[in-house]
Amino acid sequence: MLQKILKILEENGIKELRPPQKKVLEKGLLDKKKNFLISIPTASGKTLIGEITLLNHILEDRNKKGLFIVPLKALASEKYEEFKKKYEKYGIKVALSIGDYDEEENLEGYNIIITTAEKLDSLIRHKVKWIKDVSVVVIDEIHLIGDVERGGTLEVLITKLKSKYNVQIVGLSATIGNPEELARWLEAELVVDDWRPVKLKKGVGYKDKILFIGEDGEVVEEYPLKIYNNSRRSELFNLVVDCVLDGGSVLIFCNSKKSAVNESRKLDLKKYLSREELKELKRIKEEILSIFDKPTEICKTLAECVGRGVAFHHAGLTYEHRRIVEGAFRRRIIKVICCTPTLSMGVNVPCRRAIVKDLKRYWKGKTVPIPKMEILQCIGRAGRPNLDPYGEGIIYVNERMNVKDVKDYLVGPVESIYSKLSYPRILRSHILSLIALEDVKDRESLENFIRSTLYAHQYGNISKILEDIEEIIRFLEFSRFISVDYGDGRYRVKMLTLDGNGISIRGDKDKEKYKITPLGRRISELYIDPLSGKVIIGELKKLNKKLRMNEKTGYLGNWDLLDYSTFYILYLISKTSEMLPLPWIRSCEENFFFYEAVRRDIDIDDIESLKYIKNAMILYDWINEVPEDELLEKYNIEPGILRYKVEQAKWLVYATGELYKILNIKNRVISQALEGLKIRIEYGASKELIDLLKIKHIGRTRARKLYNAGIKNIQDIVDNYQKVRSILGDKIAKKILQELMSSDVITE
DNA sequence: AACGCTTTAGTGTAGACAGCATGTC
DNA sequence: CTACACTAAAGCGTT
Repeated sequence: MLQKILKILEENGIKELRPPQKKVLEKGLLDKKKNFLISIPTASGKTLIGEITLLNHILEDRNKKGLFIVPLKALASEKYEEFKKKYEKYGIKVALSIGDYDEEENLEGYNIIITTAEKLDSLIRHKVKWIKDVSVVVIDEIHLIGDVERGGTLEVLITKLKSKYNVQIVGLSATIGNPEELARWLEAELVVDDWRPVKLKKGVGYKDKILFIGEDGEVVEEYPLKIYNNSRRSELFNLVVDCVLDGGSVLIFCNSKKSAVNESRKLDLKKYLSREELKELKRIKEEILSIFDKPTEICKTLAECVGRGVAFHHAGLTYEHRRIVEGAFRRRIIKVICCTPTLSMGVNVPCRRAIVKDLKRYWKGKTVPIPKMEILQCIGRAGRPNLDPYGEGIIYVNERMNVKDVKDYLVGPVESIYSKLSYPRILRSHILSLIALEDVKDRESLENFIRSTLYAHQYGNISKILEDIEEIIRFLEFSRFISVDYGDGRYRVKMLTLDGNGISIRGDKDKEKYKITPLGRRISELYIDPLSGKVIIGELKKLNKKLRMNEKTGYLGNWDLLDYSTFYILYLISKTSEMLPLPWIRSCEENFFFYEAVRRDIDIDDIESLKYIKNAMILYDWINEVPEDELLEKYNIEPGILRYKVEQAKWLVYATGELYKILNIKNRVISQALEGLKIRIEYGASKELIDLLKIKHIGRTRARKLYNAGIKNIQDIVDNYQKVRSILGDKIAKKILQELMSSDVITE
């Protein structure tokens, strides 16, 4: 088998395995019963180890499947393209299954499926049949199990894989402090190695010099920096120019979007660039400006910087922006990117010199030290294979910091990772899912499951988390997402009678049994936080009540009820945890949003409630065709954030619609509002275009063109076909007509 | 009055997974 | 939101 695999690799240009890869094979990677935890640096060939593992299973039995789990959708797409190119010619079928894209409705016939932890979890929740054919799961960046927001999902997923399915698990990890502990939990062979394809020099940067530091923390080289004149006096200017003049490229990691933009504005490399380079930069500049019809502020700023050979990169940029920047940087046209950690985790963007500018970051009301693991990930980006003799990872220090403290970031042990299973939002969702899948039926199976998690493995004592779970169970029960049998053989969807003090009377806790309700099942499948489910349901009922009340008293006055409901639904999805983080309210905006809330009869308790209103208004303007640049300026948000909000809203409106179907609310206005919203959010267009938007080949722009010409629906198109032709052109008009004929919409 | 330095008050804070069913400019 | 960095404006002294 090994020979067969090596031959395939060779045909794909891999002549020799790298030391860590050999090491893993020697330790028995091809033994399908053996789990592995492999902790080696980025870019040292981790992916290939995963590929070898997958090939090992699939080449032997084409009916088997291997999963490759990655943390980002962008990475999934990247790997998908790569694997497809490499392995499809051998008849191995590669599929991509991520949130917004599915290769096929049915993944039955595929061998390698590239997915995210959340998507796989969702697939399991939907009880896909092919799971039984999976014989190997490779988990990239498995150390993310220690991530507060997403680690819990990964942990539950791995626990399920370990206990319920008979698969080989291969975890690929960055350097962590406690690999042994993680390996023990995984029941995996541990392989740790620090081999890198390009040598990495670590150092501390001052104003005028770099101190390179050896593995023992001693200064091994003092590298003086030439002082280049720079009118804007960026502290990092010398550090940057020094590298660029030597044919290198630089990544500067910042702790905020603002500081990334600022740094990139301060740097001007124009006078160090050739005529050809400047010409190419100008072309890219134009490309950036043409993403929107009217460039937004951030586009202009980015374009301006790019003209000087520098770019910034953060979540405020749209994916198009980011791709342009990444591409130009890889092609060595853009010399410097000032970025937030987006780039440290994301796609492959190596550089010569990686500079870390900040060691602290704002988080939940405090400035906290950035974990060493993350700093090392940033620094690890240095060293482009075949381009750089070595990479340089540099922490920049200013007057307030002292070199000694900084050294600890570069040498010595890294933080250990710890289970974040107890993070309530994630836990809530998974407890519900476990009950839905009948993995947890009663107290005993619940405790058994928890005992097999990393949490239990690390903390031993699970009584603390069981207390949290107890609270979650009561919440799920109270929300009627599960029904409980207290030991008398009867499942109840309601808590037992309360005594005078409001404490429920029930039987022996240990005899409790749990069952999912239809509502709970749907929430689990929709993959929303049960708490969000409760909020959505509660608010839908409230809206229904308002509308009913209005029928009697007319207290909503002149409001168009459909429009009122539409806004209310946007408001209600703004209250869910999936919509976090909410936009910031500036003090000058407070009155505006408060007025808006009062006007719409929505209760305001605190500043948090105003954020819901702001979030809802952003979405409301979006669906009412407010031009993007105007909208962004009005609410002081960035294009990337708007896109993200719209994406979230799309999903949540769908979920709201699904929950509405299950609930026993029958309200024509609400149904209509929900139906309309699905389309309006997707296309960002107002309701009069909906009829047109439902037609294939007609989007926001074409619909608006037609509408303004008086063509408002399907019938109009048929009746005025010549006019449609003149507006949209012959080809498109023909397509549309064909579509209408075939889809049987017209009865003529 | 123009300039430059220091103090102070105000402001804003990283990223990105999940449903479902097909084709925007 | 238990901190912090950054910035614009204000304060103050000098030429």
